[in-house]
Amino acid sequence: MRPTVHDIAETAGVSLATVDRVLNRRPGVKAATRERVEAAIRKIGFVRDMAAANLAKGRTYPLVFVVPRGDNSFMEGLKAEIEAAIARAPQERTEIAIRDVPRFDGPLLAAALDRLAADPPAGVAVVAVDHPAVHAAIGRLKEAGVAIVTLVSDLPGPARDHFAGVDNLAAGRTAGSLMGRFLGGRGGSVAVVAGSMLVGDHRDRLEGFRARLGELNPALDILPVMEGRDDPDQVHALVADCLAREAGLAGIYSLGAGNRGLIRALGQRPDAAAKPVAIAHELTPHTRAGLQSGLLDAILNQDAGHEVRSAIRVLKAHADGIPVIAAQERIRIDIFLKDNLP
Amino acid sequence: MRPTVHDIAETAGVSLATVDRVLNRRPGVKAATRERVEAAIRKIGFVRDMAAANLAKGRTYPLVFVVPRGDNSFMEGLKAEIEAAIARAPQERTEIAIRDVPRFDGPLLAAALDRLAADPPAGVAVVAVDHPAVHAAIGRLKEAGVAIVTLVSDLPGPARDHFAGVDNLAAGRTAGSLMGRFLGGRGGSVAVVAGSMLVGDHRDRLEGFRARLGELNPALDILPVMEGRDDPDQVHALVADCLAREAGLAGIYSLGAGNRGLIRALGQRPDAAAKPVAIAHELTPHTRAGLQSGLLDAILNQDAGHEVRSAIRVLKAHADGIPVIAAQERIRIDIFLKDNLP
DNA sequence: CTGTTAGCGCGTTCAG
DNA sequence: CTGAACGCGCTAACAG
Repeated sequence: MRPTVHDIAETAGVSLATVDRVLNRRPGVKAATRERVEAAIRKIGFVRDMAAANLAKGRTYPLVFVVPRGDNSFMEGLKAEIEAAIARAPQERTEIAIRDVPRFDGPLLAAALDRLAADPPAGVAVVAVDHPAVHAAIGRLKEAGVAIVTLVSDLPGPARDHFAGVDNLAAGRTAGSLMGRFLGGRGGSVAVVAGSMLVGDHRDRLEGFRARLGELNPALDILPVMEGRDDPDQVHALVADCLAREAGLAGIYSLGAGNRGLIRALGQRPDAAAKPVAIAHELTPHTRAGLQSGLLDAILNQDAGHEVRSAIRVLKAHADGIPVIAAQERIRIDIFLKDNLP
Repeated sequence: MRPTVHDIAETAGVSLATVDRVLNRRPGVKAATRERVEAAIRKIGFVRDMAAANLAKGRTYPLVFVVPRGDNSFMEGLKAEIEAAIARAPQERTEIAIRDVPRFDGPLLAAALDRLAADPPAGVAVVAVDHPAVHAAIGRLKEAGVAIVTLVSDLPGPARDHFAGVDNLAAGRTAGSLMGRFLGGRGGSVAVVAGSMLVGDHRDRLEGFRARLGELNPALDILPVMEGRDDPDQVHALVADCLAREAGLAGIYSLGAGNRGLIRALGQRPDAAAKPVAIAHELTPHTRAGLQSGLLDAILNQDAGHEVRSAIRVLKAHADGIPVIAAQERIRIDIFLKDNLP
């Protein structure tokens, strides 16, 4: 049988209450007594049964997910995963709430975070926007003892406890490698469509892509980046125009959302034009169809379900001050071809 | 507050013991009473607190992992992940044991499984070998009420409850796609190294690879498969020989283990020979180094840690008769390039 | 067939 | 500063 608090009490020669005070770092124990108890804990190799502790405490973990109000398929998928987690909440002792905020708006996001401080939850997962106000608001929440995880979009710094998302610089490099390899020695130009250069993930992906593709195939002409605002119609217009203009377009990399527009434009390209190698991000119903039809050649993906489940595990663990399985919380850069679609 | 067994008892007008009998499908309850209790459960929306139940039962889940005695890096990694799970066992209420069996030997594996029946654990995870005796042994374990998960290597059929591993046909197709795309229009021959055509995973990978590469690039000459027995030295000899013999070798696909030998042979190839596009399976210290040095072009991987954790979750859930999060238990076919290595 | 009662391992009163 | 006693939600004897 595993050692219990009773065993600690016995070997340390104290009562259960004292053991409990030591375990929960509460005041009211003489230093000498505390030391005796800690020695006993180490000696018998006690590990606390969190399930029993939570039962006794009647504890639940109030968690809040702060996500951008947005229409793109990836964010919809993310929200669906949060809803799924809400459905599981009773068994996982969590109480999860979603807060919508306008997208790409630092001050409003910061205000939303500050509003949480009125009734601070155990943890907050937030799709971050890189803005000083957000930084500050996260710092304040942390001060209030709230565990913080950035989700999908990071905001590096000591304020947040963890980032549940992918390394976007590496993702861009991966896209660059695939583009370079798929093009073989072919020359020509390569177009890049981003959402907005104001968000860190997009900047990182672009940087990684340019660097790697330049290394691999210096002869290629990487065109100036087009900003489609993650909007299918804008992306469609930009890509259609580009296809018409650039006769020798060899490849196109879409590092943001709005890929519905990209796929539509690729499908409607003039018959004369050879299909460029096309690489996009995030597996959605649209990009999946594009991959299957051959209009897209590869999709880089981050698993939204994994990100949400990971954020919850990390927030709970952090609230309890216990470690996580690092490998389990690493979010992969998934590469999907037609052949390994889930 | 969530409804509890007391609430059920009250609304159904019965005692706790009766509620418990109904919840655990134990005999000794009149059909009418049972129906009343079930109605009450539905009415108040009761969901049982597994943590509390397990605490009361003092339940632990005895699990056994049956894995091939083997020296290759992948299996070593798998065992390391099982050891890690053993270290976590106390907090997860599991008691995990490892059983080593000779590799590629159906009858001995079956015998090992039969030995488990003497003291049947709650669940068994087994790296399966496709053999009638194994099928039968798994069936017997299942009869004894043991939950069964096949690990890494499947053995399809109704006997096992779940497969924690990748779709190897799709993995082979993915390798074929990458090979075809990386080769561009280039012609020449492509070599394939397998471990043994006796194991299902290797057969599936080969079949998928051949089919997909044939579709994509019918001009390529896919050479007869070489069997390296997953042994680095044998693989080295085979590949070195092939490199010397085949002047126009454009690509090489290693679908089994022993990749240390492959990498060594590639590194020692005659200066005249262009490096063939090389794709291998499983991320190990050796294949990682090969990818980083550029001798390998891509690695397909199955995450052993994920497989082990997933197997444990599924076995526990199955032992309790509760559902799992399907998406969480799908093992991905990871594609690693130099750029997205973890 | 059904009910009563005493715990599982831990946290929390409330007295000493 | 320390200890005894009770309860969290559920299960498991043991009675009836």
